[in-house]
Amino acid sequence: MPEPRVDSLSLTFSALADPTRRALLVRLSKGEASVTDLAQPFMKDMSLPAITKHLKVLERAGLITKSRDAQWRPCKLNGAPLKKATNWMEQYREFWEESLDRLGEYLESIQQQQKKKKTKVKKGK
Amino acid sequence: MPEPRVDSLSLTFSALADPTRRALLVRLSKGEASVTDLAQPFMKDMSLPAITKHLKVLERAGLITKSRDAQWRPCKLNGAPLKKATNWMEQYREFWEESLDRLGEYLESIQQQQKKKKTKVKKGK
DNA sequence: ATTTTAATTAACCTATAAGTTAATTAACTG
DNA sequence: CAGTTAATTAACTTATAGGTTAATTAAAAT
Repeated sequence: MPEPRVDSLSLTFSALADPTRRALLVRLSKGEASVTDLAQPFMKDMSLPAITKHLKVLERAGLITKSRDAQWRPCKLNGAPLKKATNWMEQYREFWEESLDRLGEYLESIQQQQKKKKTKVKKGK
Repeated sequence: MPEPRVDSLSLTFSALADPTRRALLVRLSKGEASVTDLAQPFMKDMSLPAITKHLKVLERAGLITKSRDAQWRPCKLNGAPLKKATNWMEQYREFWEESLDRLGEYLESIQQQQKKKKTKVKKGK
């Protein structure tokens, strides 16, 4: 096998960086579907070959697999790459929780101020 | 504000879809750093303007913020968009856990077979 | 006032992403 | 076998991503 020219995380994230492809994955999370099934909600916006291409991107990223059933190509979601992507993000959990902490602290400080006002000022406004 | 032409999830995922940018985020998770600090490990591979551009992409995605300190632009990681991205992925958790289940089942079935062999075959080989 | 340091902007190049229409392949159906 | 359905491939267009070098801005240091 020739070394892939882009790493798998990059493949995963760039596959996810398109709303049509994310919608296709959402649809596939409800169950297997053929290409025309998948394309149906998008046919107002784009052609069938466009969907074929999007599915190829998802397939190359390992996010779906295609099988064959007569002239249909049933597609199936594969969660494994999403697990890897989530694992990568986990290393930043503290950073988004930290900001929630800051929000918490802020809210507390607000409450403190409110208390001070209530005790200091005899008659409100 | 003019409506952004791409949704924020797409911005986040496409910002993450580049190994240089992911490395910049990893570096920033260790603490704030200026542009040249951040660029230093990459100067063998690319120019400073290239890093400036990568930082712009991260900034547009809300993954970092830049402040000013004399002629330096200290950059700081912002986890919020990663939280949103992780939340989106959560809806697929069952799909990657399911595959682990399948692996579990497979391993069990292998063990079953091993047991059968051990009891059935009197002499190995 | 001049020079150095930090960073960005401008102008440009090349590859590729995302779409199109038209043609093709492959399997089923009458 | 002729026709239909499902999907892909081919050929092409346009926009953008990611890089370059050279020029520019802005603050600090000499």
